[in-house]
Amino acid sequence: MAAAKKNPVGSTLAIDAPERRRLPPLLRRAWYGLNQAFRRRIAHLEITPDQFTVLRTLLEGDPLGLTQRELTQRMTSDPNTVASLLQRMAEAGLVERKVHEKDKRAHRITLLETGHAKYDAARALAIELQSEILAVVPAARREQFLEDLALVADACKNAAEQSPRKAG
Amino acid sequence: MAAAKKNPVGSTLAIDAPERRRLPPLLRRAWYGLNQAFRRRIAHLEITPDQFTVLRTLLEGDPLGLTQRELTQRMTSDPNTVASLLQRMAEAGLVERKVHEKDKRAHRITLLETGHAKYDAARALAIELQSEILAVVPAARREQFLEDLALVADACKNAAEQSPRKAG
DNA sequence: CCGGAATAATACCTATACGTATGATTGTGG
DNA sequence: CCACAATCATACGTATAGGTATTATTCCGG
Repeated sequence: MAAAKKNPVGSTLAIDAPERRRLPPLLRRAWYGLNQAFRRRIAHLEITPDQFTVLRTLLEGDPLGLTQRELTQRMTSDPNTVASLLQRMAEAGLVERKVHEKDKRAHRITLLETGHAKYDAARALAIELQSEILAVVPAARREQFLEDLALVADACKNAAEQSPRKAG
Repeated sequence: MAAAKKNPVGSTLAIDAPERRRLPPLLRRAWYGLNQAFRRRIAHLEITPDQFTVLRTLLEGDPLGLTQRELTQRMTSDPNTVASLLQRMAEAGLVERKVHEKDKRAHRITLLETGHAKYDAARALAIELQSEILAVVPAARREQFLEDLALVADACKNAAEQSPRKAG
């Protein structure tokens, strides 16, 4: 392996050699870049990318409103994070939290007018940004790329769920 | 567009229709999943994924040590984040911060023994995880996928840099 | 119908991400 | 050589990620 690192030509590079394309650094660059670009472009709406994700997920979910648990799963997020996210969004008048009629432990989260309006405004910017970025992948390969990215995303999620917090 | 949303068959879906594969949610799932899996797998080493990234970047950089600025750029991170990250890592004895000989404003960051050892241990787990995940993409398409992901990552980074914080 | 396991949120804590402001230097044109 | 713009890092504040523990309910087997 050490030899491979010193002699990239004509031998096998280590799977994590800097000369190679490595999944983790690429995902990091892509995600942080995308997030930062979007955050800056919607800053004037006074919502964050994560708050936009909440708004979108709510709109695409049950019209009666999702519970925090459901929201957490659909967003691939964490119960703690979602709780504090929703607290800020409720204070900002974007969403409403009501106790679930059938389960007093749970909350039903519904979208408010302000939230919907901000979503619409941010959505246009999101679409524009996504188009700009996907444009760098030749159209012929674009669908295949997204398909493979979906496979990778699922594999990552599975890996996380199968990596226990303590002993494993 | 609204009509398209209601009639997915035989008409054009909105670019952000839930039925479509959308870049932002996919990147979110992939990045958070990967990060969470890795964080859990290296928890026993008492380092975080971001700290691992610092260690890797230092090792792959100038043996004399990088400045925080250089580290920030190579990690696609932020000066503030890197400063606090390094403060914790210095306290933990993973890296050392010295004032730069030629520029008293800057710091040279170098790797310490403990840091190198933890890197080696974490690297093995990182390689294993990456292999597990990439295995879900058919081998024949794997290189092309990484190639395209690199294009997307660069586009995201560019988009971020070209999206000013205030007026633009 | 009751007691313990499972579940939905929350509280609390540490690590990041990153916007804004500031201090310390360096580099530069005049 | 000096006033000033640019640059490196830090201080401070808010938002998010997520581990652990706790509370309030619900569910389930006996």
